[in-house]
Amino acid sequence: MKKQVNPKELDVLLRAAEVSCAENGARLTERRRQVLSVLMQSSSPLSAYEVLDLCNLSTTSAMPAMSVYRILDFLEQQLLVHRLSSSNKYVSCAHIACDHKHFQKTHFLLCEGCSSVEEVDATQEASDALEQMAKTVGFKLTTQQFELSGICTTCQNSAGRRL
Amino acid sequence: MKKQVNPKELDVLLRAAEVSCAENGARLTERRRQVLSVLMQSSSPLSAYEVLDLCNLSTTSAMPAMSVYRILDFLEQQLLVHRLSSSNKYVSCAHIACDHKHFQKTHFLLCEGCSSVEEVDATQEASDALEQMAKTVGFKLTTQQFELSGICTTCQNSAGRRL
DNA sequence: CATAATATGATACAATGTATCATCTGTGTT
DNA sequence: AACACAGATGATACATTGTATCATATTATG
Repeated sequence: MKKQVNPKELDVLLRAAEVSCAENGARLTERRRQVLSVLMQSSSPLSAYEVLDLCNLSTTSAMPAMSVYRILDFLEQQLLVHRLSSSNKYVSCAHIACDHKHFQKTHFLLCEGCSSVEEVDATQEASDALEQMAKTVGFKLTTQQFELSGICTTCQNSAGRRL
Repeated sequence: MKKQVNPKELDVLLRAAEVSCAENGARLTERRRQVLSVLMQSSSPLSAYEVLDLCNLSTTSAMPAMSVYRILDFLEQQLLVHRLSSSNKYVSCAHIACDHKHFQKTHFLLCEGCSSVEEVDATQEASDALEQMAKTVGFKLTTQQFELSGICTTCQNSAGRRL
Protein backbone atom coordinates (compact mmCIF):
# COMPACT_ATOMS: atom_id res chain seq x y z
CA MET A 1 0.00 0.00 0.00
CA LYS A 2 1.24 3.46 -0.82
CA LYS A 3 2.46 4.63 2.52
CA GLN A 4 2.03 7.96 4.23
CA VAL A 5 5.04 10.26 3.82
CA ASN A 6 6.48 12.31 6.66
CA PRO A 7 7.68 15.88 6.10
CA LYS A 8 11.27 14.82 5.63
CA GLU A 9 10.43 12.19 3.03
CA LEU A 10 8.17 14.66 1.31
CA ASP A 11 11.04 17.09 1.04
CA VAL A 12 13.29 14.46 -0.49
CA LEU A 13 10.61 13.58 -3.02
CA LEU A 14 9.99 17.19 -3.96
CA ARG A 15 13.68 17.83 -4.44
CA ALA A 16 13.93 14.77 -6.65
CA ALA A 17 10.96 16.02 -8.65
CA GLU A 18 12.61 19.39 -9.02
CA VAL A 19 15.76 17.81 -10.37
CA SER A 20 13.73 15.64 -12.69
CA CYS A 21 11.97 18.68 -14.11
CA ALA A 22 15.23 20.55 -14.51
CA GLU A 23 16.62 17.69 -16.54
CA ASN A 24 13.77 18.22 -18.98
CA GLY A 25 14.27 21.95 -19.08
CA ALA A 26 11.08 22.47 -17.09
CA ARG A 27 10.51 24.18 -13.78
CA LEU A 28 8.78 22.93 -10.67
CA THR A 29 7.13 26.18 -9.70
CA GLU A 30 5.49 26.92 -6.38
CA ARG A 31 2.02 26.06 -7.66
CA ARG A 32 3.21 22.85 -9.24
CA ARG A 33 5.05 21.91 -6.10
CA GLN A 34 1.87 22.54 -4.15
CA VAL A 35 -0.20 20.25 -6.35
CA LEU A 36 2.45 17.55 -6.41
CA SER A 37 2.83 17.79 -2.67
CA VAL A 38 -0.87 17.22 -2.14
CA LEU A 39 -0.77 14.12 -4.30
CA MET A 40 2.33 12.79 -2.62
CA GLN A 41 0.67 13.03 0.77
CA SER A 42 -2.44 11.19 -0.30
CA SER A 43 -2.62 7.43 -0.01
CA SER A 44 -5.44 7.29 -2.52
CA PRO A 45 -5.98 8.82 -5.94
CA LEU A 46 -7.49 12.28 -6.04
CA SER A 47 -9.75 13.94 -8.57
CA ALA A 48 -8.81 17.33 -9.95
CA TYR A 49 -11.29 19.05 -7.70
CA GLU A 50 -10.16 17.11 -4.67
CA VAL A 51 -6.65 18.32 -5.38
CA LEU A 52 -8.00 21.81 -5.75
CA ASP A 53 -9.79 21.72 -2.43
CA LEU A 54 -6.77 20.35 -0.62
CA CYS A 55 -4.57 23.02 -2.15
CA ASN A 56 -6.95 25.70 -1.03
CA LEU A 57 -6.92 24.45 2.54
CA SER A 58 -3.24 25.14 2.96
CA THR A 59 -2.95 28.45 1.22
CA THR A 60 -4.16 32.01 1.39
CA SER A 61 -4.42 32.73 -2.32
CA ALA A 62 -7.02 30.49 -3.83
CA MET A 63 -5.99 28.49 -6.87
CA PRO A 64 -8.34 28.54 -9.84
CA ALA A 65 -9.60 25.20 -11.17
CA MET A 66 -8.01 25.93 -14.50
CA SER A 67 -4.57 25.95 -12.91
CA VAL A 68 -5.09 22.57 -11.33
CA TYR A 69 -5.96 21.04 -14.67
CA ARG A 70 -2.99 22.68 -16.35
CA ILE A 71 -0.64 21.64 -13.61
CA LEU A 72 -1.89 18.07 -13.52
CA ASP A 73 -1.28 17.86 -17.26
CA PHE A 74 2.20 19.23 -16.75
CA LEU A 75 3.03 16.83 -13.94
CA GLU A 76 1.73 13.94 -15.96
CA GLN A 77 3.95 14.88 -18.88
CA GLN A 78 6.88 15.01 -16.51
CA LEU A 79 5.93 11.52 -15.35
CA LEU A 80 5.64 12.79 -11.81
CA VAL A 81 1.99 11.83 -11.57
CA HIS A 82 -0.15 9.22 -13.28
CA ARG A 83 -3.70 9.64 -14.38
CA LEU A 84 -5.98 6.70 -13.68
CA SER A 85 -8.43 6.65 -16.53
CA SER A 86 -10.85 4.27 -14.87
CA SER A 87 -11.62 6.72 -12.10
CA ASN A 88 -10.29 9.87 -13.71
CA LYS A 89 -8.08 10.54 -10.72
CA TYR A 90 -4.43 11.18 -10.16
CA VAL A 91 -1.66 9.61 -8.10
CA SER A 92 1.92 10.67 -7.66
CA CYS A 93 4.40 8.32 -9.25
CA ALA A 94 5.86 5.76 -6.89
CA HIS A 95 9.32 6.11 -8.40
CA ILE A 96 10.15 9.77 -8.15
CA ALA A 97 12.98 9.44 -5.70
CA CYS A 98 14.51 6.33 -7.23
CA ASP A 99 16.00 6.03 -10.67
CA HIS A 100 13.16 3.90 -11.96
CA LYS A 101 12.36 4.70 -15.56
CA HIS A 102 9.08 2.94 -16.43
CA PHE A 103 10.68 0.55 -18.86
CA GLN A 104 8.05 -2.04 -18.06
CA LYS A 105 4.37 -1.58 -18.46
CA THR A 106 2.79 -0.36 -15.26
CA HIS A 107 -0.10 -1.88 -13.38
CA PHE A 108 -2.08 0.05 -10.82
CA LEU A 109 -3.80 -2.10 -8.26
CA LEU A 110 -6.71 -0.24 -6.76
CA CYS A 111 -8.06 -1.42 -3.43
CA GLU A 112 -11.82 -1.45 -3.30
CA GLY A 113 -11.71 -1.38 0.47
CA CYS A 114 -9.49 1.56 1.33
CA SER A 115 -8.95 3.13 -2.11
CA SER A 116 -5.21 2.82 -1.80
CA VAL A 117 -3.12 2.28 -4.90
CA GLU A 118 -0.16 0.07 -5.53
CA GLU A 119 1.99 0.77 -8.56
CA VAL A 120 3.79 -2.29 -9.85
CA ASP A 121 5.73 -3.26 -12.93
CA ALA A 122 4.15 -5.77 -15.24
CA THR A 123 5.62 -9.22 -15.05
CA GLN A 124 6.84 -10.71 -18.26
CA GLU A 125 4.21 -13.43 -17.94
CA ALA A 126 1.38 -10.94 -17.66
CA SER A 127 2.61 -8.85 -20.58
CA ASP A 128 3.02 -11.89 -22.75
CA ALA A 129 -0.32 -13.39 -21.84
CA LEU A 130 -2.18 -10.18 -22.56
CA GLU A 131 -0.35 -9.64 -25.81
CA GLN A 132 -1.07 -13.17 -26.87
CA MET A 133 -4.73 -12.83 -26.02
CA ALA A 134 -5.01 -9.64 -28.06
CA LYS A 135 -3.24 -11.32 -30.94
CA THR A 136 -5.96 -13.94 -31.26
CA VAL A 137 -8.30 -11.22 -32.50
CA GLY A 138 -5.64 -9.39 -34.45
CA PHE A 139 -5.05 -6.60 -31.97
CA LYS A 140 -1.63 -5.13 -31.37
CA LEU A 141 -1.55 -3.79 -27.83
CA THR A 142 -0.28 -0.31 -27.16
CA THR A 143 -1.40 0.24 -23.58
CA GLN A 144 1.45 0.92 -21.24
CA GLN A 145 -0.78 1.21 -18.22
CA PHE A 146 -3.31 -1.16 -16.70
CA GLU A 147 -5.74 -0.55 -13.88
CA LEU A 148 -6.97 -3.47 -11.84
CA SER A 149 -9.26 -3.57 -8.84
CA GLY A 150 -8.93 -5.82 -5.86
CA ILE A 151 -8.47 -6.00 -2.13
CA CYS A 152 -5.17 -5.10 -0.53
CA THR A 153 -3.51 -7.11 2.23
CA THR A 154 -4.63 -4.78 4.96
CA CYS A 155 -8.26 -4.89 3.92
CA GLN A 156 -8.17 -8.67 3.50
CA ASN A 157 -6.99 -8.99 7.07
CA SER A 158 -9.66 -6.68 8.36
CA ALA A 159 -12.32 -8.49 6.35
CA GLY A 160 -15.79 -7.30 7.13
CA ARG A 161 -14.68 -4.63 9.58
CA ARG A 162 -14.56 -1.07 8.39
CA LEU A 163 -11.21 0.64 8.62
CA MET B 1 -14.02 -5.63 -34.89
CA LYS B 2 -17.59 -5.17 -33.82
CA LYS B 3 -19.43 -5.28 -37.07
CA GLN B 4 -22.26 -3.17 -38.35
CA VAL B 5 -25.68 -4.77 -37.93
CA ASN B 6 -28.36 -4.73 -40.58
CA PRO B 7 -32.03 -4.18 -39.72
CA LYS B 8 -32.76 -7.89 -39.64
CA GLU B 9 -29.89 -8.69 -37.32
CA LEU B 10 -30.88 -5.75 -35.15
CA ASP B 11 -34.35 -7.15 -34.82
CA VAL B 12 -33.02 -10.53 -33.77
CA LEU B 13 -30.79 -8.90 -31.17
CA LEU B 14 -33.59 -6.79 -29.79
CA ARG B 15 -35.88 -9.78 -29.50
CA ALA B 16 -33.19 -11.70 -27.68
CA ALA B 17 -32.74 -8.75 -25.34
CA GLU B 18 -36.46 -8.67 -24.72
CA VAL B 19 -36.48 -12.32 -23.79
CA SER B 20 -33.47 -11.84 -21.59
CA CYS B 21 -35.21 -9.06 -19.70
CA ALA B 22 -38.37 -11.07 -19.33
CA GLU B 23 -36.38 -13.87 -17.75
CA ASN B 24 -35.34 -11.41 -15.08
CA GLY B 25 -38.84 -10.11 -14.59
CA ALA B 26 -37.93 -6.85 -16.27
CA ARG B 27 -39.35 -5.15 -19.32
CA LEU B 28 -37.63 -3.85 -22.40
CA THR B 29 -39.77 -0.77 -22.88
CA GLU B 30 -39.83 1.42 -25.97
CA ARG B 31 -37.33 3.89 -24.53
CA ARG B 32 -35.00 1.15 -23.41
CA ARG B 33 -35.24 -0.52 -26.76
CA GLN B 34 -34.41 2.79 -28.39
CA VAL B 35 -31.26 3.27 -26.31
CA LEU B 36 -30.15 -0.32 -26.76
CA SER B 37 -30.79 -0.10 -30.47
CA VAL B 38 -28.57 2.96 -30.78
CA LEU B 39 -25.75 1.17 -29.00
CA MET B 40 -26.17 -1.98 -31.05
CA GLN B 41 -25.82 -0.01 -34.25
CA SER B 42 -22.65 1.74 -33.17
CA SER B 43 -19.28 0.18 -33.90
CA SER B 44 -17.66 2.29 -31.20
CA PRO B 45 -18.51 3.06 -27.58
CA LEU B 46 -20.84 5.98 -26.98
CA SER B 47 -21.05 8.43 -24.11
CA ALA B 48 -24.39 9.03 -22.42
CA TYR B 49 -24.85 12.28 -24.27
CA GLU B 50 -23.88 10.74 -27.59
CA VAL B 51 -26.57 8.14 -27.00
CA LEU B 52 -28.97 10.92 -26.11
CA ASP B 53 -28.25 12.87 -29.29
CA LEU B 54 -28.61 9.79 -31.47
CA CYS B 55 -31.90 8.92 -29.81
CA ASN B 56 -33.19 12.39 -30.44
CA LEU B 57 -32.35 12.21 -34.11
CA SER B 58 -34.73 9.38 -34.72
CA THR B 59 -37.66 10.46 -32.65
CA THR B 60 -40.19 13.19 -32.31
CA SER B 61 -40.48 13.31 -28.53
CA ALA B 62 -37.14 14.36 -27.08
CA MET B 63 -35.71 12.15 -24.40
CA PRO B 64 -34.43 13.85 -21.25
CA ALA B 65 -30.80 13.23 -20.23
CA MET B 66 -31.98 11.76 -16.97
CA SER B 67 -33.75 8.97 -18.81
CA VAL B 68 -30.64 8.03 -20.74
CA TYR B 69 -28.66 7.67 -17.53
CA ARG B 70 -31.39 5.64 -15.92
CA ILE B 71 -31.80 3.42 -18.93
CA LEU B 72 -28.07 2.88 -19.33
CA ASP B 73 -27.93 1.78 -15.70
CA PHE B 74 -30.81 -0.55 -16.29
CA LEU B 75 -29.30 -2.07 -19.43
CA GLU B 76 -26.00 -2.52 -17.66
CA GLN B 77 -27.70 -4.37 -14.81
CA GLN B 78 -29.37 -6.59 -17.35
CA LEU B 79 -25.91 -7.26 -18.85
CA LEU B 80 -27.14 -5.99 -22.18
CA VAL B 81 -24.59 -3.22 -22.27
CA HIS B 82 -21.17 -2.77 -20.72
CA ARG B 83 -19.75 0.42 -19.30
CA LEU B 84 -16.13 1.13 -20.18
CA SER B 85 -14.74 2.94 -17.19
CA SER B 86 -11.60 4.14 -18.92
CA SER B 87 -13.58 6.28 -21.31
CA ASN B 88 -16.87 6.39 -19.47
CA LYS B 89 -18.71 5.12 -22.51
CA TYR B 90 -21.05 2.28 -23.25
CA VAL B 91 -21.12 -0.63 -25.68
CA SER B 92 -23.79 -3.21 -26.26
CA CYS B 93 -22.79 -6.66 -25.14
CA ALA B 94 -21.41 -8.87 -27.88
CA HIS B 95 -23.25 -11.91 -26.60
CA ILE B 96 -26.88 -10.90 -26.48
CA ALA B 97 -28.10 -13.25 -29.16
CA CYS B 98 -26.00 -16.21 -28.10
CA ASP B 99 -26.21 -18.07 -24.84
CA HIS B 100 -22.90 -16.75 -23.59
CA LYS B 101 -22.96 -16.09 -19.89
CA HIS B 102 -19.82 -14.14 -18.98
CA PHE B 103 -18.27 -16.92 -16.96
CA GLN B 104 -14.81 -15.73 -17.87
CA LYS B 105 -13.43 -12.33 -17.15
CA THR B 106 -13.99 -10.01 -20.05
CA HIS B 107 -11.40 -7.96 -21.89
CA PHE B 108 -12.34 -5.03 -24.06
CA LEU B 109 -9.81 -4.22 -26.73
CA LEU B 110 -10.16 -0.62 -27.79
CA CYS B 111 -8.71 0.42 -31.13
CA GLU B 112 -6.91 3.72 -30.98
CA GLY B 113 -7.29 4.10 -34.72
CA CYS B 114 -10.97 3.63 -35.39
CA SER B 115 -12.37 3.47 -31.84
CA SER B 116 -13.89 0.08 -32.46
CA VAL B 117 -14.20 -2.37 -29.60
CA GLU B 118 -13.62 -6.08 -29.44
CA GLU B 119 -15.07 -8.00 -26.52
CA VAL B 120 -13.14 -11.16 -25.74
CA ASP B 121 -12.99 -13.68 -22.92
CA ALA B 122 -9.89 -13.72 -20.81
CA THR B 123 -7.55 -16.59 -21.51
CA GLN B 124 -6.60 -18.74 -18.58
CA GLU B 125 -3.00 -17.65 -19.03
CA ALA B 126 -3.85 -13.97 -18.82
CA SER B 127 -6.07 -14.43 -15.77
CA ASP B 128 -3.42 -16.47 -14.01
CA ALA B 129 -0.59 -14.12 -14.84
CA LEU B 130 -2.48 -11.08 -13.63
CA GLU B 131 -3.60 -12.81 -10.49
CA GLN B 132 -0.08 -13.96 -9.79
CA MET B 133 1.31 -10.48 -10.33
CA ALA B 134 -1.21 -8.99 -7.92
CA LYS B 135 -0.38 -11.66 -5.39
CA THR B 136 3.24 -10.52 -5.19
CA VAL B 137 2.05 -7.36 -3.48
CA GLY B 138 -0.68 -9.07 -1.52
CA PHE B 139 -3.58 -8.00 -3.68
CA LYS B 140 -6.53 -10.23 -4.33
CA LEU B 141 -8.01 -9.27 -7.70
CA THR B 142 -11.72 -8.69 -8.04
CA THR B 143 -11.91 -7.04 -11.44
CA GLN B 144 -14.04 -8.94 -13.89
CA GLN B 145 -13.46 -6.50 -16.69
CA PHE B 146 -10.29 -5.20 -18.31
CA GLU B 147 -9.88 -2.46 -20.85
CA LEU B 148 -6.87 -2.50 -23.12
CA SER B 149 -5.90 -0.18 -25.93
CA GLY B 150 -4.28 -1.17 -29.16
CA ILE B 151 -4.61 -1.19 -32.91
CA CYS B 152 -7.08 -3.48 -34.63
CA THR B 153 -6.28 -5.53 -37.72
CA THR B 154 -7.97 -3.14 -40.08
CA CYS B 155 -6.08 -0.15 -38.78
CA GLN B 156 -2.78 -2.02 -38.83
CA ASN B 157 -3.30 -2.78 -42.50
CA SER B 158 -4.14 0.79 -43.31
CA ALA B 159 -1.16 2.05 -41.33
CA GLY B 160 -0.60 5.73 -41.73
CA ARG B 161 -3.63 6.25 -43.92
CA ARG B 162 -6.70 7.69 -42.35
CA LEU B 163 -9.80 5.62 -42.64
C1' DC C 1 16.57 46.96 -19.53
C1' DA C 2 13.90 44.94 -23.41
C1' DT C 3 11.74 41.18 -25.09
C1' DA C 4 10.07 36.73 -25.76
C1' DA C 5 8.59 32.58 -23.66
C1' DT C 6 6.42 30.49 -19.93
C1' DA C 7 3.22 30.31 -16.20
C1' DT C 8 -0.69 31.86 -13.69
C1' DG C 9 -5.17 34.55 -12.74
C1' DA C 10 -9.79 35.43 -13.83
C1' DT C 11 -14.04 35.13 -16.10
C1' DA C 12 -17.29 32.92 -18.59
C1' DC C 13 -19.04 29.01 -20.31
C1' DA C 14 -19.68 24.03 -21.99
C1' DA C 15 -20.38 19.38 -20.85
C1' DT C 16 -21.63 15.85 -17.84
C1' DG C 17 -24.17 13.86 -14.12
C1' DT C 18 -27.75 13.86 -10.22
C1' DA C 19 -31.83 14.97 -6.97
C1' DT C 20 -36.47 15.46 -6.69
C1' DC C 21 -41.03 15.41 -7.57
C1' DA C 22 -44.81 15.00 -10.86
C1' DT C 23 -47.02 12.23 -14.29
C1' DC C 24 -47.91 8.33 -17.00
C1' DT C 25 -48.40 3.27 -18.01
C1' DG C 26 -48.97 -1.31 -17.36
C1' DT C 27 -50.56 -5.14 -14.16
C1' DG C 28 -53.29 -7.42 -11.23
C1' DT C 29 -57.47 -7.31 -8.05
C1' DT C 30 -62.01 -6.78 -6.67
C1' DA D 1 -64.82 -1.31 -15.34
C1' DA D 2 -62.82 0.95 -11.39
C1' DC D 3 -59.16 0.84 -8.38
C1' DA D 4 -54.64 0.54 -6.32
C1' DC D 5 -49.91 -0.27 -6.80
C1' DA D 6 -45.35 -0.58 -8.74
C1' DG D 7 -42.47 0.55 -12.28
C1' DA D 8 -41.09 3.76 -15.72
C1' DT D 9 -40.69 8.22 -17.69
C1' DG D 10 -40.98 13.49 -17.90
C1' DA D 11 -39.49 17.79 -16.29
C1' DT D 12 -37.09 21.08 -13.70
C1' DA D 13 -33.43 22.55 -11.23
C1' DC D 14 -29.06 22.05 -9.82
C1' DA D 15 -24.22 20.12 -8.76
C1' DT D 16 -19.97 18.76 -10.57
C1' DT D 17 -16.41 18.60 -13.82
C1' DG D 18 -13.80 20.40 -17.56
C1' DT D 19 -12.45 24.02 -21.18
C1' DA D 20 -11.81 28.49 -23.93
C1' DT D 21 -10.02 32.82 -23.81
C1' DC D 22 -7.78 36.73 -22.68
C1' DA D 23 -5.28 39.42 -19.25
C1' DT D 24 -1.48 39.65 -16.12
C1' DA D 25 2.65 38.17 -13.92
C1' DT D 26 7.04 35.84 -13.80
C1' DT D 27 11.28 34.07 -15.60
C1' DA D 28 15.03 33.37 -18.87
C1' DT D 29 17.98 35.56 -22.25
C1' DG D 30 20.15 38.75 -25.25
